[in-house]
Amino acid sequence: MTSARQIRDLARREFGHDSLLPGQSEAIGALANGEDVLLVSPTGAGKSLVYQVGGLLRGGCTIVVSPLLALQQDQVERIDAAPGEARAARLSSAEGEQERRDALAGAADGTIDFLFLSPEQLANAEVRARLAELRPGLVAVDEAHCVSVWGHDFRPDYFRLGELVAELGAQRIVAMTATAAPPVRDDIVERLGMNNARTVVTGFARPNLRLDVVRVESEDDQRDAVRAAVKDTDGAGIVYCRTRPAAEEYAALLAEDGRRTAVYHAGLGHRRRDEAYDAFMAGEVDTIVATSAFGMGIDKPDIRFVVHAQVPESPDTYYQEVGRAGRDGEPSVGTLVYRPEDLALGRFFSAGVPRADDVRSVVAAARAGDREPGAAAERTGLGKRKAGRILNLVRLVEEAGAATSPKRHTAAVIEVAEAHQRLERSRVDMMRGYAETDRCRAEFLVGYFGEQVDRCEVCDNCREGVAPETGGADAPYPVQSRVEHDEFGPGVVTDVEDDRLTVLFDDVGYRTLSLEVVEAEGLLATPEH
DNA sequence: CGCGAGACTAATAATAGTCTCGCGGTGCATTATT
Repeated sequence: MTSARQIRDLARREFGHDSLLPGQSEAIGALANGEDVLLVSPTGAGKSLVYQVGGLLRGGCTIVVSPLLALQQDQVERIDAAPGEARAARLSSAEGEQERRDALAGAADGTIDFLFLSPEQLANAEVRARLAELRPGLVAVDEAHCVSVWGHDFRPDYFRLGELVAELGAQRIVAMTATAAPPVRDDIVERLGMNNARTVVTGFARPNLRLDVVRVESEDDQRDAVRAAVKDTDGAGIVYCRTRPAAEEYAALLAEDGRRTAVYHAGLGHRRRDEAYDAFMAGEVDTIVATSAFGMGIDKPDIRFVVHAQVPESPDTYYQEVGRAGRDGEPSVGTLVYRPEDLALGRFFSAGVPRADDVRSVVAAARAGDREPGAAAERTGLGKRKAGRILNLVRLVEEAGAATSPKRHTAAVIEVAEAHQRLERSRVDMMRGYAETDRCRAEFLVGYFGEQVDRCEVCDNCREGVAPETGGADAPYPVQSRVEHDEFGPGVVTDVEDDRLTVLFDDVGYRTLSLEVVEAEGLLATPEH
């Protein structure tokens, strides 16, 4: 057993941390004692320390999988700058031939303790073989929600990260993320093949964050509402837009209003993006107008406001983006400017179900041995990306043992794609629920993640006195109570309104049910009944 | 799904209405040119 004291000493000596938060010591202790860990903890709460101390305790080189080259670089620099002896290196396409050789040699001879790379590097069989020889004591997956969110139609190597990691023969896995609702947590654990993972969740409540929703009908009102929301605030902030042109437009508009603004989206090229990021971090720019490209790894503590000019596609994304405000604990505002039509974009972005003909041909290709996107694309005449996505589903179905015949295989792939689309669309519905609820916004949002907080008393609904009291023990289905549905199985109530309630079902995700129908047909049972 | 651009339509002059089409987010790695 590793004692709490050993952990504390190592954290201080190697990384200069004088104290540990409860979640940190629990997670590190679990890793040291041979458990896999899923850590759900806000940015800035020291997730890195968990894999750092945990990795040193487990010994050997720790492999850290991280989605962005910039994040990897950042972590390498921090480890190298820490007071201890630990050293880190990055293995990516940005390193030259010699640097790559040095990094792998260093990892092998013990001079490199932490090696950072992307899932795409891990998809390279040669890299994988070299890493497996290291017998890594720990594999850490940072920003682990990507495992669940990406991979279906974007960065497909995220989809098979579990099998890639398995080939490394690592003794333990730690997955870390700031934001993961229960279905996402389950997905991460399953996709990464984690064993009896201990889940450590800390701090979903953000009491210093005031949540507001401004509902608008026309585009003109929408523009005015965004300008007003920004005008009312001091300090640094982010304005999130769903499209690049919208980001450009709002940046120009807010600049006219006298804000020092910068635009940030993936169409800009790395140089301009870096300039915008640096200016924002240095305080030369106080309002950054961005698409979802801006955010992961942003660790600016004094962001005072996050305005969403357009509603995002899920509460998962919304919580992540709005949560970038007020990391320093000072009062901050999150304003969602809500025009229902904008939800359509969320539905569009949710991955479509592939055509049966295409699935059939990819299934045939896979069964004939073409199991890589390039080969399958060539045989079927489909695009590499489309073929890759279907191949992922083909594998998934095989793992589930449903690939008994080509016909059954094809049908199962389509079923899986449809189920995934249903889940994504249920998230869009939940985002609508957040925007339209009368309940305390914080209560709703935190409830979505399966946690519970008291009414915030500062959001628009609480201020206006429309937020109903949370259903007490006398309510038929109080928030957070466990229920059992005839068709959907067991779940937890996450939201109750006058005429409907929302339940997070263990198997089928979020469902909003009509109270009237539920009562009339006796669909829901509570354990006491 | 919803929006805007541009083509088409109905009509015989210029323009208002209708229709179709394309577009919309995240980044790794790799490769061909400056």
